[in-house]
Amino acid sequence: MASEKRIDCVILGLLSHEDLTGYEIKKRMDTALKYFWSASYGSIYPALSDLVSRGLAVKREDGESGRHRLIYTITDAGRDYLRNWLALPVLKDEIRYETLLKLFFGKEQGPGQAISHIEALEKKFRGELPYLLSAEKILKESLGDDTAHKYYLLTAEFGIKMYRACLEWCGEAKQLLAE
Amino acid sequence: MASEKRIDCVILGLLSHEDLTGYEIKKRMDTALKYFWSASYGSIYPALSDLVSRGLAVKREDGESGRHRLIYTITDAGRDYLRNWLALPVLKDEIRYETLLKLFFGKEQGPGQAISHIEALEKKFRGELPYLLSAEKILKESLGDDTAHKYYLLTAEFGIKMYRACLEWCGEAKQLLAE
DNA sequence: CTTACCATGTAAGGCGTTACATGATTCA
DNA sequence: TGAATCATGTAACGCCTTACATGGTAAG
Repeated sequence: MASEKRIDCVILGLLSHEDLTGYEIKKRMDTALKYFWSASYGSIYPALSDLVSRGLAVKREDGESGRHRLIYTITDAGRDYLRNWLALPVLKDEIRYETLLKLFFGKEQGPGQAISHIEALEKKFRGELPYLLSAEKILKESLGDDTAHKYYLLTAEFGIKMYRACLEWCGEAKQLLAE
Repeated sequence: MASEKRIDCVILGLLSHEDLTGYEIKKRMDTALKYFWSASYGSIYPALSDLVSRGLAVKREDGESGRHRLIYTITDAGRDYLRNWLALPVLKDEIRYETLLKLFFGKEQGPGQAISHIEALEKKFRGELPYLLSAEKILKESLGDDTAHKYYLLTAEFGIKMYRACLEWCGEAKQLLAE
């Protein structure tokens, strides 16, 4: 069994919940999924065409809005494909933290530079945490509305835990470097 | 200024501390850097040849051991290149957690499957944490020996914080799913 | 009326992995 | 003597990003 392309699975996963355009799929990635996944238009649009040609999704034009929109819907075959992938064990969880890399080699440039890299990370996380907290609040309040919300909440809480741990580490790391 | 290839920078970073063979570089990646970076032989060996051809490293054959070993040393130009990269702001910290992706779409398959993905993650992290803790202990004891140890310790502590936060989340997530 | 956002797509190329290919040495 | 580990490398290919190219619509 060929290992399923993840971009296909992400898109099918999003479509399994609601019909979407390519543009909307990208927006979901940049908001709900951004804490653990990302993708660009250059991979989304070709993947969508491919899914249609393989019968895993269908495309229709939006008749209602004034805009030119191509709305994609998952098919039964697509749902089967998604379920099959979900059942497979996870192949890899990847982390590539350039910040940590620069820190690891920090001796070459000294503590000042290391601290400024840490502060950039800290700033980014501090800025993003409020969004996650508000998502958490909304999801908790609407847990009963949709079975899916429980799963969304889980991932939001993962992000919150990670961000908080990271912010804590930033503080301690700066202190160690200042010594 | 062309954005420096990260594989080149990682290798130069490792060589900035000590001379190494390609094989040893891979080992460093799989132990000290594994918590935030990875690379395969298929990228390491070609990158090493490239660094030599650009004058950023030099290669010599090992005369002492019985084995066929090619030992690489960073040049002054290589050190300049590395320092320049270290001074640049971080371009991207990436996370691609397939586990979280499968969890996000968990509604499609129900809580049993979600829990088994979480347990796989939990098992992996629980197995790796002791190594990090022992690295932390060793680095703390030898902080005075080498300026670099402080920076290594920082990254080890990052890993510990992240793993602990993640393990905590695993427990809570399983509980929420069991409800 | 202009800025921001909505909306779709392609081409080129970078980056990296997997699988393959080979062989020596160490240790139990 | 067989398994594990040391050790170097290539070829094919997959996946994805960046940059480009184009144009419509909503809102102030």
